[in-house]
Amino acid sequence: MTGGGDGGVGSGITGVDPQELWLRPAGPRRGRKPAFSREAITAAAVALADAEGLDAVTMRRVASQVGAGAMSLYSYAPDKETLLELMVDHVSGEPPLTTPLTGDWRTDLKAIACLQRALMLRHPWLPAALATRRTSGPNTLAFLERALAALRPTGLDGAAKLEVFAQLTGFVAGHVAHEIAQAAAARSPDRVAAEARYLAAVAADGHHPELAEALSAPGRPLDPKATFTRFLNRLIDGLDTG
Amino acid sequence: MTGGGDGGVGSGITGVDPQELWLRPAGPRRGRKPAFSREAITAAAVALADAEGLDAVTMRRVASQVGAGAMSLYSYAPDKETLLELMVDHVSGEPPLTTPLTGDWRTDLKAIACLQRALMLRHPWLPAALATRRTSGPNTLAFLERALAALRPTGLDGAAKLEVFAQLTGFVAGHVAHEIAQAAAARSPDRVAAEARYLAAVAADGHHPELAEALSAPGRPLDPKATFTRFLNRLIDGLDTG
DNA sequence: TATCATTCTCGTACACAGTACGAGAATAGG
DNA sequence: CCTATTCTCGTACTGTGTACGAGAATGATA
Repeated sequence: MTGGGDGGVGSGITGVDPQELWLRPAGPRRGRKPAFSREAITAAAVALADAEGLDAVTMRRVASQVGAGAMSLYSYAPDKETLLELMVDHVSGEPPLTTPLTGDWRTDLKAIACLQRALMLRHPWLPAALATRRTSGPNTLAFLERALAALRPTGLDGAAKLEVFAQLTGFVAGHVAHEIAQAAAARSPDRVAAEARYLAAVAADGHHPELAEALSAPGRPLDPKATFTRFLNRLIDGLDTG
Repeated sequence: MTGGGDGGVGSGITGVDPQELWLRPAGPRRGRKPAFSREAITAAAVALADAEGLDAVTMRRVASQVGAGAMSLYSYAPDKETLLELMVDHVSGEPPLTTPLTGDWRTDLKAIACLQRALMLRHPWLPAALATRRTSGPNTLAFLERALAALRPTGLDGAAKLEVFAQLTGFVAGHVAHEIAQAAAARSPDRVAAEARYLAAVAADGHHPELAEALSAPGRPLDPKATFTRFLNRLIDGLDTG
């Protein structure tokens, strides 16, 4: 096979198993040396998404950000989907998982949820990225491991613990997505005013009495953090060991 | 203005307010008659998404499905984003909202959640579509109106009721997305086996004892419907009027 | 009826996406 | 040195959303 690059910095591009991506700590040491690194590429993609949103993450832009040609990225990830998975796992490594667990699973679970929320607020594209994708990189798995450890005192069986964690993550993602949307809306008052005007018009037709009343209520600020913890407490306190 | 079509079957394309879309029951009655209808186009897009997923919904494919040229769609919706909103609102009109409320807000809320779940199972693209979008079409608002009515006995104020509904919808979307992903995974056993093999390998390294144990547990089927109602009950019963 | 503004239809075209292909450069083992 | 291997990246193809604008159909007006 002369010319033609289907290799991939030991990325396991050709693997039958998609998970093979996460294995292979270092590929063989022959041939030309890699000019970049999966780490750097992923970091650049994350920075781009942080700054301009997920849609800004295109192969060409990531490549130019890192000083590479667009096609060079394919030596480090088989396709864009994989790059997104790398991004998710990358940021999942940010939160420090060093604090010891308290042993009270509700407390520990809440702490984990707060870590997740902070992470998603720092990377607003995360909820959207998680909605579609299922990632099993090392950092993601470390997070999962931590959650399972926190749930140990519940005595739930494996599948149930996994369910609870998935549910919790989904909840946090949903809430933060909502938070972000509201924050973004607050930065464009025109939209808000237009929406309010429209809803008022709908409510005025008499067919939506409840909506009319809900909108006429005094609009207090409604602190997102407080709302989050309130719902979180309700959700977690509502869980039982049965 | 001769030639050039920035009109739109009374769709309010030029509107400053995005919501203007939902107003305008019928546009002016001058000029050439529309050959299609927003309804038909939306229905075609929904059918396409149902059959082949959200990614299959491209302007060209929707157009050809309905027998139109691609660009004709822009007379009925200003852009693809709007078409997606139309799709969401379209399917939101499916569930019958005629059953009277019981007066017990927990029961009523659970019924609403079940309606939502059924809807999302019938249209598997809905969770993903809802994750990004905020829609305020008539059917969506009817749904919201119903939820607010159900929440009336709680005595919560408007903003709080809206929060609860958003949270509930997010929960259902998250759960159904998970359900769908699992069902899809079950249809491709290769992936599952590969993932299982990979996770087993990770668990075997000794750094993930909890994961190892969770995976070694006996794998029972875990009925999705039952899991859904279980979590739903916990979430709703956990809510209080305070 | 003839005119005309209006409204819709849709072929063409453009910018940009992901990425297949493959030639050339760099490296390590023989 | 040679040669197999690995990475780099220009070119090019397909497919996307959609701007543009010419042409067809329609209702109002004279």
